[in-house]
Amino acid sequence: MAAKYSNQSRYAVAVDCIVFGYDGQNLKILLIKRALTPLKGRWSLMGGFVAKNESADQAASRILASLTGLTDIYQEQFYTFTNPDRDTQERTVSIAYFSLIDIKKYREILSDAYQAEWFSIKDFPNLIFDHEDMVRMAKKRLQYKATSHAILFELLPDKFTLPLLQSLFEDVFETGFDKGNFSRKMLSTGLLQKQRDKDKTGSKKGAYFYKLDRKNYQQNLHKILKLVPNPNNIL
Amino acid sequence: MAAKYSNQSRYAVAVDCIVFGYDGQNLKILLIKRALTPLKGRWSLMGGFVAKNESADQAASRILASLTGLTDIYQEQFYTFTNPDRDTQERTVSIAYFSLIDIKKYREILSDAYQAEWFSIKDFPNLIFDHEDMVRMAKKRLQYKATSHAILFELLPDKFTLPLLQSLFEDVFETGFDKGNFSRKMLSTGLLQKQRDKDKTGSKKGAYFYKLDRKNYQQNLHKILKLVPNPNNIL
DNA sequence: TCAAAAGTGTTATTGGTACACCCATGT
DNA sequence: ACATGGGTGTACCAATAACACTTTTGA
Repeated sequence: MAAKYSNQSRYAVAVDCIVFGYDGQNLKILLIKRALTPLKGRWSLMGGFVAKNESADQAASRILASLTGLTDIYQEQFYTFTNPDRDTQERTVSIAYFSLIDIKKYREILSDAYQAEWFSIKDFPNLIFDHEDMVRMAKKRLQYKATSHAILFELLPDKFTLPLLQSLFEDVFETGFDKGNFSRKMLSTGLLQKQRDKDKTGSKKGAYFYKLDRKNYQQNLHKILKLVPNPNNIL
Repeated sequence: MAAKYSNQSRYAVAVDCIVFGYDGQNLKILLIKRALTPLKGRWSLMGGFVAKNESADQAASRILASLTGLTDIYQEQFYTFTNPDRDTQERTVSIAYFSLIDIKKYREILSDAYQAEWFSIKDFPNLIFDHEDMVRMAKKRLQYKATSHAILFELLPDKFTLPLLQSLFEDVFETGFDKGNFSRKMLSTGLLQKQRDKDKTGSKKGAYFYKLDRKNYQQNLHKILKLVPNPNNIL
């Protein structure tokens, strides 16, 4: 390769992942105990450096896979943090991603190496560097995106009920929705396929399971819907 | 400062700016003739490296100011480009911003040093590296954001008419809008202050000037509006 | 039989769209 | 007087929100 740019600084380039999960009760994030100095042992986001031969997207996938064993996960770059002194060790630029995973697909197997743990988004330990800013911003982005795009399904198992979907929305937006309007709205997207069986754990009557119509879903992901009433009141 | 991270690569970190302007006819972008090797003399986006003591936001502002002489410009980080071979000279991560400026505020004075020129977004020369991808993505982001946020005003002079605002929207979204509905929609935002005087250049009757209610505007910038009919048909 | 949760129905209101119409004025 | 673009009025339709109602079934 030819000469390099002269008189320019070069910085470490990392990715950090905010991994969202949902357990049927609370929106959660996955945190690890940092393995690197400085601040070894402190809680932090899962992250790592971008290797020579990969893009940031690839690095984010690799890192997420090494933590959870999962591939093909919804992941989205949302902001790059560049404050000169954000990392106390040396100047590091961090490209932040958020991921949505079905918490039940998460295997404990690999996580032990990282001492990973799920925390409620409303109550998690202090994080290193600017990671708390990252979490705050990721949550805002998730809310913003989810008002108009059908992405929250990524947090649920293959089969889920409408009441479960609604509690997920309510937890993400920290508010309550009318169940009648909610179910009509969701069904009107045409993304849901009603199953024959019911989930009887939540009530005596039982709630029908639904599955995502995956094909339809992929085609409609970019579409702007209106999934949440009065977004300006709650965001 | 303590030790650095060992065994990690470090890359050049740059910002690139997509500068949008509107001249009353066409949505335009500002391009420069590259001053650096490699590819010196080829058309490119305005960009530069992030200096040791500044954030990417600061770098973007500095670079935009050095090109246009303008400060306090609407600017938004929208994506970070990290393909390993995107820069042929050496590995460089580029944090991309888009800016919206009133094209008439732009001074030619400083631009001469950069051989800057305005081009229609629909017809501009080939650009270096992945800069064409950047422009494409910036345009999409601009459209996406402008469907629900009142940011296009940043492209207009202090005083503007509703017909001018409408042509701007029509040019950004490459479609036509009903003038009655458009004007009602815009006025209903409460962001516009009607002036006493008219612009008589466009017609015999003349169209009233409006100004932005700046205070109201700053407060409402984050709000989700619906400024464009049937966004899914046009995006 | 009753409590609790799922699911359906009903209605008033809003807001969007299309399109017709009136207005002002320079030529 | 009339063509041209600016601006207003209106009627229909679809989407929304609020809330009442019915269904199912385990305890």
